[in-house]
Amino acid sequence: MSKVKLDEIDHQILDMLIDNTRTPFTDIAKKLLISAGTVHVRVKKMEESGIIKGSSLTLDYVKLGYSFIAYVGIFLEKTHQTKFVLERLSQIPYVTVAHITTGKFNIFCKIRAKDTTHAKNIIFKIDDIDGISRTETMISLEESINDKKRLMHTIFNEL
Amino acid sequence: MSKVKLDEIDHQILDMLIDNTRTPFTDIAKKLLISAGTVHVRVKKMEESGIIKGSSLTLDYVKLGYSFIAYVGIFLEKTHQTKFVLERLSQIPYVTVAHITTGKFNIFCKIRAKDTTHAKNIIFKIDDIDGISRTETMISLEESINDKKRLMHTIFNEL
DNA sequence: GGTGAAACTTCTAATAA
DNA sequence: TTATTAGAAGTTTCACC
Repeated sequence: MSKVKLDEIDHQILDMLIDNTRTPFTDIAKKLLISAGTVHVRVKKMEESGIIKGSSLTLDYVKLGYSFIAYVGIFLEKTHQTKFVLERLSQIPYVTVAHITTGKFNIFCKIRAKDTTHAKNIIFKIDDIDGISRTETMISLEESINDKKRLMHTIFNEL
Repeated sequence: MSKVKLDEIDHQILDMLIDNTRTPFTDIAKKLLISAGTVHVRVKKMEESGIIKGSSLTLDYVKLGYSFIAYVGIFLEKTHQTKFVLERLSQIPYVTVAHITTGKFNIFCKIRAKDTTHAKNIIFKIDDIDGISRTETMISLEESINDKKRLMHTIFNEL
């Protein structure tokens, strides 16, 4: 769980792979003036140490028919029900993110749905979970920023 | 921007690549009993049509020293300031997501920070943006669910 | 649309430095 | 740790279904 030491080379490798996981190691090697074998070894190490947890495609959800996003704040009857409620939430695939939070809500989650009708069904399903006293929904009218890469590039240039 | 038609083969290709973007096309071909060339052509088409927007690594933020997550609800003085405020937010790399929302807040964003001190600085910077009257912060104590892949697998099995 | 094979590129592991 | 190298593996194109 602790922090892992990465040097400048590692950062630059990640910086290139962040934008395109299929960037050939030979290209990375050329740019960083090291051998492809070294890139390979370093990537493998970062995978083993858990820094690199995996890779994923960025898909266009709208084109897949899922254009609805909402955030749902959850109020629990008792906080000791948190674990149970989270387990139930994780059984709903349309709940893509959930956090235990301080502040207004006890749990805070994000849902992706096809449309308002679909979203309504999902929210009703959430409302039905035992231990939840009330929910508050914020509907996204527009996802204006969604950019983890910007943060990553910032982190990798912090050295 | 409209929906794109994908057949069962496309879905299965995406379903495999979602979990590992470096899954060899030869492996996918073997599993789906088609040729590697076909996989290649189909992936290329999905890239061209915009269904596949890109690929990215999933990194362990905690190991990178960024263990703090908070959601910040923003109240604007006037809604016509939305665009300006979003532009300012997008200049802060620690703001990784922002939505225009209905409900309690006008804008809703997510921040990633190193620690509470760092987060405080970011939130102060947000508070300072012209047009923002007030913000409300929810600190994540634990990110319990973060799983787009589950949704994707559900979508790809809907046919 | 798809295939299969050829040509080309990349990966990977072993060896050596 | 890193570089080199060579064989294995993967990608990509294209003539032909």
